[in-house]
Amino acid sequence: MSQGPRYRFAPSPTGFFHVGGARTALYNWALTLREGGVFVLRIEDTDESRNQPEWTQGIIDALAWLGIEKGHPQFEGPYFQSDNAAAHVEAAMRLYAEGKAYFCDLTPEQVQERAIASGKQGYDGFSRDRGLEPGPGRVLRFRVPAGETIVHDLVRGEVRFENATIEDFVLLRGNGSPMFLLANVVDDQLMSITHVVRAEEHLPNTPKQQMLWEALGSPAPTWAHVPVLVNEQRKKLSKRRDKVAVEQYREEGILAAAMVNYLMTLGWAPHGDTEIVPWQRIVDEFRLEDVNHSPAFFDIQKLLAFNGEYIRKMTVDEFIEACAHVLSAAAAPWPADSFDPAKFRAMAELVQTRVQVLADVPSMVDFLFLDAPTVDDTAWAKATKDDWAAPLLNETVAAFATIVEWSAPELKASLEAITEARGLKLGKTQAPIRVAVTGRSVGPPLFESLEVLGRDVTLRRLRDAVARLG
RNA sequence: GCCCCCAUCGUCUAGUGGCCUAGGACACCACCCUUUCAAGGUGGCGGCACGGGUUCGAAUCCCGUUGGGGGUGCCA
Repeated sequence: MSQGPRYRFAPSPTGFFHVGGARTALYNWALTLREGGVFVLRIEDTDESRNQPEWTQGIIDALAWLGIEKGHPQFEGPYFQSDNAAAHVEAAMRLYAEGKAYFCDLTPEQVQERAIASGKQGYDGFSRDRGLEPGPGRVLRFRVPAGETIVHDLVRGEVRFENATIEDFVLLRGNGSPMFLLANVVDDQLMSITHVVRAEEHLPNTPKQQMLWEALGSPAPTWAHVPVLVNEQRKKLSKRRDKVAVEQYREEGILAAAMVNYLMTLGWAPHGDTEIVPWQRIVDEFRLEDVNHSPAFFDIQKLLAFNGEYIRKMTVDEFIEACAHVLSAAAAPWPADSFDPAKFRAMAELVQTRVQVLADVPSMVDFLFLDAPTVDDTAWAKATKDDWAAPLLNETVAAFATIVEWSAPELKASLEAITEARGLKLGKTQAPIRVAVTGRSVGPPLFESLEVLGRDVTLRRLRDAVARLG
C-alpha cells in the first residue's frame, strides 16, 4: 500500500483556540490536500489540570469552521493522547530495559540545589550510573548520548545541536505518567506520522525528540518549524495579553475565508501581486520551503481589510445570509419581533460596502427596528449647532408631509429645494435630519434610509427633534 | 547564564548574484467621485540594521557586530 504523507496537528486543549494554532493547522491542511496525504488531529490532553473538555470541542468546532473537518476523506481523528498512556509507558520501559534511560530519585528541589552548588544550570546526570530500580517518586530520564544531533528542517535547513548542551530529560514523572516529549514521539510513531509541521517554539525540543525516535528504533519524521505569530511588542501571541481566540473573531463577524486567507499570508505569500486569493490557489502554491523565517505580526487591521474585501465580494443574498447571526434576536439591539427582513433586504446592498465585520451591521440599520433611535449626543449637538437647524427641520417636516411619492429621489429633490433656498449644501443640511432620524452622524445614504423607514416614522422623529430643540 | 532561531517600507510580504532607479498589500497623506460615511479611481510618502569580505557584479553568498525572538519544568 503506497500512501501519501501523513501530517498532524496536535493542540493541547488549554483554552480558546489560538490563531497561531489555526495557522499551523492550515499549513498542515494545505500540504495534506496538495500532496494527497492525511491530516491527523490529535488532542494532547495528557493529564495536566489545565486541560478542560470544553476546550476540546472548541478546537474541533473552530477547525471545522476553517474548513478542516471530520468527514473529509483526508481528515483523520480526533485521537486523544491520554488514550495511549499505556503505550507511552511501555515505550519508556523499553528504553529503560535497553539502558537508554535510567531512574533518578532526586526531587526538583534537589536538582535545583545541585545546579546552584555546581554553578551549572539544569540536571547534571547525577543518577546516570547509580543503577536505580523503578520506584515511587522516581523519574525516568533519557540517557542523552554523546555527539551531535542534526535536525533537517524544511524551513530552516540544517540545525545542529551539541548533545552535551542537552540534559538528561524526564520521560516518566515520579507518579509514573509520561511527559509530553515522549508521548508526542510515541504517538507520532503509532500514527505513522511522516511530517511534523509546528511552531518554531518547538525547535529546541526537536533534537530531544529526534534522539527518542532513533532510540525507539525509527527514523525521525521530516521536520518543519514555522515562525511564531507576534503582537505589536514583537512577543509571541499570548492568550492572556492578546486577542487570539478564533472563536471571538468568528463571533464578531470575521468570515472564515478571510481568516484563512489572512492567516496564510503570515509568513508566506501567493505568487503575483494579489494576496486575496481563493483557497484552492493557496493549496496549489503553498510550500514549506517558501515560508519566511522570521516572526510575523498578527495585524488585526489588515485582517479587517481582508474581511471587508470578502464581504464586498459576496452577492447581496450571500451577505444577507451571512448577517443572519448578528441580526438574530439574541445578538441584536432591537426587540425580536420588530425586525423586518424585507426592510433589511432593502438596505443590505448599501450596508455591504460600509462594514468590515458583520458585527458592524446592526448599528447601520438599528434605526429601522428600534422604536426610537439611540441618539448620539455629540452628533446631535454638532448637527444642530447652526441657527438654521431648527427652522430647517420645521420646513422639512412640512415638505416631507406633502411629498406625493415617498421615495429616495423625491425626498432628495425635496430637501435639495429647501437647501438651495437657504444657500446651503446638501452635505450640511442632511446632517440634522440624519441625526434626528437615525441617531447618528454617519450611516447608509440618507434618502434611501428614509424611504425604507417610511413616512410616518420619519415625520414623527423629525417632529420629536423639533420639539427637543425647543 | 546556556542553547537555538531570525533580520527587505510602520506592518505583512515579492525578491533566490545581473531583469532592482527593490515590486505588491495593509496603514497613512493628497486629489477625483460624492447626500454623511464607505466603496471605487488616481497619485504620493516610505525599506534591503551596521561593518567587513567573496565576485566583473550583491537585498541576494561568507564572517563579525548590533538588535529582536524562542527555549531552557516531574507544562504542552
